[in-house]
Amino acid sequence: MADKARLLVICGPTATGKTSLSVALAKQFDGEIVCADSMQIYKGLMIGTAQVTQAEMQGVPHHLVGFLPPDVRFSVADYVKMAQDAIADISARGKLPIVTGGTGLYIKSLVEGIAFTEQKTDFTVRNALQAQLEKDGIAPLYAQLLAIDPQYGNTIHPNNYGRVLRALELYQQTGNTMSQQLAASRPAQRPYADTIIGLQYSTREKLYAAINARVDTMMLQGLLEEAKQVFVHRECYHTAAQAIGYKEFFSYFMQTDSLENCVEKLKQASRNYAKRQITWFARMENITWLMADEQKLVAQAVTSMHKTQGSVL
RNA sequence: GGGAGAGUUCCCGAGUGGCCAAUGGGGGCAGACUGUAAAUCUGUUGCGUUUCGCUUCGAUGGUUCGAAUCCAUCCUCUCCCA
Repeated sequence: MADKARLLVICGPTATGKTSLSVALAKQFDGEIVCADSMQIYKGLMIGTAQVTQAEMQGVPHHLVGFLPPDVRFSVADYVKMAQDAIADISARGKLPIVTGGTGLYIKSLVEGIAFTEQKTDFTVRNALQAQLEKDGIAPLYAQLLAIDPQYGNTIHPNNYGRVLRALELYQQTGNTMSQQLAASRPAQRPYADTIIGLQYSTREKLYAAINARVDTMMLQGLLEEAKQVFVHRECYHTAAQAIGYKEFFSYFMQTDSLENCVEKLKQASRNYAKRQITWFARMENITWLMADEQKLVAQAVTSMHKTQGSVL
């Protein structure tokens, strides 16, 4: 326990001010920030993913932000590995690592120290399964999953073909079932002495209003131009093409919908996304929730930091 | 002024005598989540004392054993001709 590295995590739904709080706390505790956002890691998606700007950084070092070419595929496993390295580096230099972001899967996997398998995705296996899905539908594939791993198969819905395929893919590639992988990947204890702060608004209405306002701001900052670039390259962007803030404009660029409608779709998609984030974080344990719309937010965060980390600071 | 059509649950929209509290989609709310995760998927959505009862399909009245569905009148809206 004594040799566990300190770690501060700031999570919560989009548009709650995670970025500015993280910078304030980094200055307070001599920290450096590690991004935990599946889209902000990409280059060229500055406005739409609300990446930190140089000005917002205020001299605080940031890691894993805008470093990846958008045509590169990325995964949780890649993320956890890179984040662990960044955290180790920051800790070694005596600084406090502050993980900030809204991607629940990434944060959970990092904080709980999930051990992913060594194997990289084998696209011959994945493509074969994909072809089978398109040919025969999901039913035979789901039946196959139930046969090899009924325990896991029963926990997922047959319609969720993404997960059905991945479970089969894992089995074909490694010989292990998803149930076995789930059990094997969970370490005995958490790898870090972590403090997790979650940001939320006091009401859902305020959250949604903040999201809508932020989309309007993004438009003024030139989101449309950025989206145009993504649109042009959409064929070679994989993970990045899924980001909210770009695909919503595709119909505008193809002249099948008005700009106004696309902006509304974007706001809508962002609100729906925020709800999914809330669901995710609500399930994570050990989160100290702070209200984004309250005063003295930084002071509250500092207090909860001292409470959990105590004399270490 | 004349003609045609439309008003359905939060929104769009199906339903054209009983199987209708009313298909479907959106939104809302809730949930799942281990290599696509800003992705993918699920449940729920009139009210209640919930194997049943009550109130709903622009309004009022009528026909009928029975109406969102048929008839009359009225209100509102859209389109066409003037």
